[in-house]
Amino acid sequence: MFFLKELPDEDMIAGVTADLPDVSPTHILTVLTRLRAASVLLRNIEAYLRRHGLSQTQFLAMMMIVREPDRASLSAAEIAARLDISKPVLSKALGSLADKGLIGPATSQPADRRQTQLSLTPDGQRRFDQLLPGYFQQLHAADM
Amino acid sequence: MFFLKELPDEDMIAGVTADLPDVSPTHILTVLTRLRAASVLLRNIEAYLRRHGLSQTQFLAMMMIVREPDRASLSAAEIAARLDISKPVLSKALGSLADKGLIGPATSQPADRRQTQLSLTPDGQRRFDQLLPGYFQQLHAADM
DNA sequence: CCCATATAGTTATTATGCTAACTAATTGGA
DNA sequence: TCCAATTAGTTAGCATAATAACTATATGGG
Repeated sequence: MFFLKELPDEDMIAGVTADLPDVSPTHILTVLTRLRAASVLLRNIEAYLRRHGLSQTQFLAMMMIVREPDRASLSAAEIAARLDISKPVLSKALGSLADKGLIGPATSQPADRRQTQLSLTPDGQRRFDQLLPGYFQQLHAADM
Repeated sequence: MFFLKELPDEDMIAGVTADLPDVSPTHILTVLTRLRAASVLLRNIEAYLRRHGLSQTQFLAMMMIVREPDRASLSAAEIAARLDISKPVLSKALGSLADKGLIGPATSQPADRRQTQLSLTPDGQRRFDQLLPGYFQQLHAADM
């Protein structure tokens, strides 16, 4: 997250980057502005999901299962490949979702006993469906 | 941070937001694209600073002191007002910087004994000056 | 003057991220 | 066939974020 409240002005950037000829202060300021807007949006999304008892990672993990076109379940490794987070973080997030009863093992399991196919429970699907419109509203209302 | 590797396509967004008439799929996709680019950039910046032994918050706290036009020191409360982080997080970040010898109490202290004016040590100023060009390079090279 | 209130900063607790190292199961090449 | 290497997932330990609650100091209205 990018916490800087007041961005530097172009003159300040120009002063600092005077010996970096290929760095354009105007471009830097654009990037900083978007970085700040993205961080504020992410905080809003996290707060929205938190109010409903989920972290963003938990929500996105559910989304990956829901989004899969021709299947109703995914393994942890498949979810990890679609998200960009480390294995232990995903492991904890999935454990949390299972504790809440929002995901569970799918009815049909693969032969490979290292992995478990995971699907949303009816409760999980309901919760996800409830949260999705608000999630898109947050994205829609973002100042970017 | 926003971890989704593959963004949904517009049709998928349109399907989900069909009953949200004011939400434009094109706009949502733009926001998601920028959110993802911002997250990748933030990870790169954090990795860059981490390689040099600082967190982003520690680096930005130093920047706030350096950036102050007419003074060489700030109190923790003044730094907190310029960054957008909670007091305990700032407290720990400043403690870390002091442990590393990069900041220290300023020579002149205010009468109010609750607060301490903090300034960069010569070592801290040198470290900051070394890191700043690379920091702007990261911003410059960002895909946004 | 003095106590209620506000402000500066720290400590305690919780959640989430990371890397490294671990166990268990599978696979593949000599 | 069998053991080395790979893959799935978890555990351990650390850093950083948050909120709530704490101590210490300062301020201001009666």
